[in-house]
This record gives sequence, C-alpha cells and structure tokens, in this order.
Amino acid sequence: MLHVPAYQEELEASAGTLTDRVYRHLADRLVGGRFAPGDKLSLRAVAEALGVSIMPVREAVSRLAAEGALEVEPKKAVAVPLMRAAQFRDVTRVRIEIEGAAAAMACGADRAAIREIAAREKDFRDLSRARAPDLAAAVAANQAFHFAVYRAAGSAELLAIIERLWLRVGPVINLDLRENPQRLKLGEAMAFHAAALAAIRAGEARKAREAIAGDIRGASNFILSRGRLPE
Amino acid sequence: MLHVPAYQEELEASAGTLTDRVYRHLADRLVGGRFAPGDKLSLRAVAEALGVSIMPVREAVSRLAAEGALEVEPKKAVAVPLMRAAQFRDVTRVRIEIEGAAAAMACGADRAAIREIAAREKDFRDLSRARAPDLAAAVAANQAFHFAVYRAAGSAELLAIIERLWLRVGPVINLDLRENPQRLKLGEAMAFHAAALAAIRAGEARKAREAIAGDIRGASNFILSRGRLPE
DNA sequence: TGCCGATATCTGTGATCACAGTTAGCATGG
DNA sequence: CCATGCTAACTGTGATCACAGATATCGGCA
Repeated sequence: MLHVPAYQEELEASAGTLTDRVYRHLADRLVGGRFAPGDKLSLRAVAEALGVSIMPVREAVSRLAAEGALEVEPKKAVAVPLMRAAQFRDVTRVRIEIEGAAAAMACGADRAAIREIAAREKDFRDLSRARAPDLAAAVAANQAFHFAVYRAAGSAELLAIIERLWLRVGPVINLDLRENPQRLKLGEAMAFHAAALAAIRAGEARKAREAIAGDIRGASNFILSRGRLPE
Repeated sequence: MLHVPAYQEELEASAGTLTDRVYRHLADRLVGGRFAPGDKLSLRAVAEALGVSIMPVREAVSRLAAEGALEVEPKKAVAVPLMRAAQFRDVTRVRIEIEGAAAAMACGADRAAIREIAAREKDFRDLSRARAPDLAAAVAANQAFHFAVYRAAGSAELLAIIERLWLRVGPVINLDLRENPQRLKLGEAMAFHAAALAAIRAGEARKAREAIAGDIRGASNFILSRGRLPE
C-alpha cells in the first residue's frame, strides 16, 4: 500500500476495514455535494488517491451503486448519476412523505435529543446570518440539523432509508447550494428549521411534518427553478 | 469457471454481469424466505455452487450487506442478520407508513396496472383456497400482489425503498409463513388483499392504505406471536 | 479546415494468490 | 465422562494479474 500523507489521517482515524473507510469517504463527499451529477470516477484513480489498492474501492463503489448513489455500467467509468427533473420531483415527493413522517415521530423525543436539535438549529442560524457565509459549512450544518431531527424519531430503519435518500439527492442539491449564497441569505431554510424545532418542542406532530416538508419543498423548487436538471 | 449444471440455466438466462446475477440469485432467495435469520453463507461455497469465482460473490454480498440484507463482520462468516423483536416492530411500523403511502398512491393508477393487481389478487386467492396449499407458491404470489400495488404507485424511488425493506424482512416473515399453513387457511391476508383491490378500484386512498396496513400488521403480529424472535 | 478512422490508453470484470483472524474438531489430561 | 487446549481447516480481506470492451487522441484524407 502506498503512503499518501494527505489521506493518512482520515483513513487511519476511522475504524473498520479499508472498504468501510473508502465507503465512508465517498459517501461523505456525495451527500456533501462535493461531486456533481455526471462526474466520473476511476477505481484506480480513487485507489491511488486514497493510498489503497483497487479492491476496497471496488467493494465500496459496489455498495454505493446498490444504493443508487453511483452508476456503474460494465466496462464504463463509474459515474455520479444524472438526475432528470421528473426523477427529482419523484424523490422530492418521497422525501416529503418519509422525512415528514420522521419529523412527526421526533415529537415524542426526549430532552437530550431536543437539546441536540436546538444546538444544530443554532449552528445553522449563525452560519446563515454571517455576512459572508461559509457555504460548505452551511451545507454541513443543514445536514446536521436534519439528521438530529431524524435521529430523534427513534427509528433506525427510517434513519437508514433517509440516509440513502440523501446519498442520492446530495449531489444535486448541495452542489447548487454550495454555489449560491442567495438562497441561504433569504433565510427561508432558517425559518423552516426554527418552525420545526418549535413544533417538536411543543409536541405538535403535524406542524413539525409541515415545517420539514416546507424546507424540502423550498430547496427542491429552488433547484428546479435553476433549470440545470436535464429534460 | 466450473460448470455446475443445476445453476447453468438460471445464470445464463439472466442478463448483466456475473455480479448482477449472483446478486439477483441471493436477493430472490432472501425475500422468498429461503434463508433463515442466522444462516451462514461462505463466499467460496456460494461461488462453487453457482459455478463462478468468489469475486462476483464478494461484490454481490457487499451490495446486500450495504442494504442490510446480509451481515458481514471481518473474518467471520457472512450471515443472514438476526432480527430482534424490537427491531421487527420498528420495520413493521416503517413498512406500514411507507407501503401504506404507496397503496394510497396506487389509487391514481391506470387500467392496465389495476388489471395487473386484480390478476395477482386472484392468483393469491386461488392458492389460499387450495385444499393443500403450496406454501412456497403462496409466498411468491403474495409478493407478486404487493409489488403489483407498489408498482402501480408510479414512484420508482418508493419502489426501490420497499424492495430494500422486503430484503430485510423476507427471511423473518416468509420463513415462518412457509412452514405454517394455518395462517394462510385463515384467509386474513386474502381479505385484506381483496379490500385493497376494491379500494384502489374505487380510488379510495385511505381505505387502500388501511387495507395494506392491516395486511402488514396481521402478518407481523402472527410472527411476533410465534415468539421465535430473540429478546 | 473539417471529418473520419486507427490505435494507444483507459475502463471495469473476473480469477488467483497470500495472509491473518476465526472456528470447530479432536486429542489429551483430569 | 467431561472439560480443556491445541491444531487444522475454514473465514473474509486485500493485492496483483490478465483481459475485453469503451474512449479519447492523434494522424491522415477530403
């Protein structure tokens, strides 16, 4: 195995097999919007960049392909799937249904979970209000808030399903958000987050569902309006 | 590559890479309840049985592990995950939410889709009423009916999520159903299926949701009552 | 200048080998 | 007869090699 200092820390820090680490590395970049739809990866290139052989990369990519986060056609380069507008509307509808349900379930959460949600809400709010927002950090904070809510729902199954959904929409959503400070400055997301937190605190399941649904719908409409999705 | 006649037909019939075929082979057996929770597989044994090298098996198993359908701990045999009762209640709750939503969405389906649902409903009804029911066939027919409904919902995303859920619950549910003619003879599932079909025909989303929810809940309660789930 | 085709380099797929950790069976001692 | 410890056969993991299909680049021709 080659030694590539840049990745040493990351790969050695995390636990598990090499396959697991490569998987997490790619998954993080996918949900964080560090890859654009249509981007191509090479097993050998990823392997070399991470200082491992192509075997762990193959298995990690295989897993991500099974989850629809990557597309692998025989003998062709692995690619981040392109998402057509119709497809994007479909996932958005499903996300509203499922993540909305999780938000509703989060209303029964205990104090610690609610404190965690509140903390993540504040992080995102602070980042949104900054004069020159750090967009990468905002994307991460947005994710942290949402998953604090979903974790509070107390369903490991639902959480796994939502993680899979984010893996698929990450490249589409976060890429655009990363490049466009406008929407963040508008504060729409901030308002929905605050509403969700308030609803969860008050135990009002319907309002929590609607707040998260509104947040998802808002981001989705923004992406669709930018019109960079094919078809 | 070895030639194992028993599997030749199946493997040559299906398309795609060897990995895809092995994946489908294992996935089918998983949702069909041909594996019991706790069963152990050996990469080499599966490879030999299917007449391929262990490489395609590795990738297929890797994908199934990513979906939670198989459990693979480093250096230990690959296993069908054991499901604790609490976990099973969790997936059941999630299934009711998600598959119920799909059933509701199926109410807008076109005539061809509804005809398909009706045909699958009839298949299952005939099998249920048989004097000596073919349980394996009944399990397959039940699956065919449910997926006809879910396909009619018209959401590829939702369908993929549901397939993943069935991959996880298949070993728990279908294994028991395969061994117990009693529940089938009771006709509870048959009644729920009929109710779902009628509701979808009438475009009554709420009733469709409740029928599918009832079916899922009924099967789940049966499994839980048999008390073979740990903890 | 623009199009087209041959080739060199890239891609993932599959097989095989080496290795270290796990497991189960068998022999040995109580 | 049972418990215990050792060993041998098993497990998945990772690396490397061979191969066939896709792709892009560069040269030649119209």
